[in-house]
Amino acid sequence: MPKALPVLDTTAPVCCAPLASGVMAAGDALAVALRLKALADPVRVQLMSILLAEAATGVCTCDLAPTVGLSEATVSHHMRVLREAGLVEGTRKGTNTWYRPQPDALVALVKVLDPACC
Amino acid sequence: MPKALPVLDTTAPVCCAPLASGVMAAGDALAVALRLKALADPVRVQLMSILLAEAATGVCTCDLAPTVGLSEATVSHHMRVLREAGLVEGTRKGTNTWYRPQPDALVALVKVLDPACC
DNA sequence: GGTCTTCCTCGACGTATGTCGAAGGACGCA
DNA sequence: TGCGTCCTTCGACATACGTCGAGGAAGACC
Repeated sequence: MPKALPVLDTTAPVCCAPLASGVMAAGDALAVALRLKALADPVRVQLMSILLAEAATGVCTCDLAPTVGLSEATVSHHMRVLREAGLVEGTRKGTNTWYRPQPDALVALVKVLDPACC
Repeated sequence: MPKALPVLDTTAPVCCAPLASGVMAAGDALAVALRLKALADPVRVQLMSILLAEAATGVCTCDLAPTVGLSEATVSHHMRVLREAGLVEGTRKGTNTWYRPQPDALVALVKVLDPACC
């Protein structure tokens, strides 16, 4: 980790040649790794699955915190990580914040990783 | 991170219902997150792309270290992480260790993530 | 046997990350 | 205007992670 601090726009879906199509440039590898890092936590994996399951209605923080058994502050932190990775979108409605998944970003990430398809 | 230390067999391809098929159990989420964590580093992403590009011949550590610009000790550490995640396989041949990618593990991971396919 | 190469492991270091409680908005409602 | 709810941000703490140099194993080669 003692490496240059990456200042990248991670909200857009990752976009570069697939992993298996040749040796990846360091910059592209960083972009992919930043998205993966956003998902590389059991809590965030679970949060994503909840959001995908409830994609139609959206979910608010107050529902998420009890479900994963963590404080609201911690859930808020995780949601921010997912939001900054472009994997979810949060909109404030009244006092509540409603989160929705962004499947496009997930699909883009999958496409880069998949050695078989594409 | 101050959470129970997971002692799981991560060498086998991840295997559970896809992310989008419903709320994921904490255990499954942990299994997925452990595999993702193995890939959630720019160096390891690059290493995987190198291995996939040279899958036919295999690559030894002495080639990898200069390519990514890190010490052999560090590369060895990263390869161990990838090996423990089941993403690569290393076999010793004489003084050299030859690494090969395990695309099956990658495909299994992709299948869990992909909200579209499956 | 002695030496060289290749690789892994160990110990140490600085940084990043996950977690919480407490404090600070932003909004709805009376 | 004041109060309550929901959410985020802040500060602090413990742990995990990435990196390296140094020190070994396991073979190849003389």
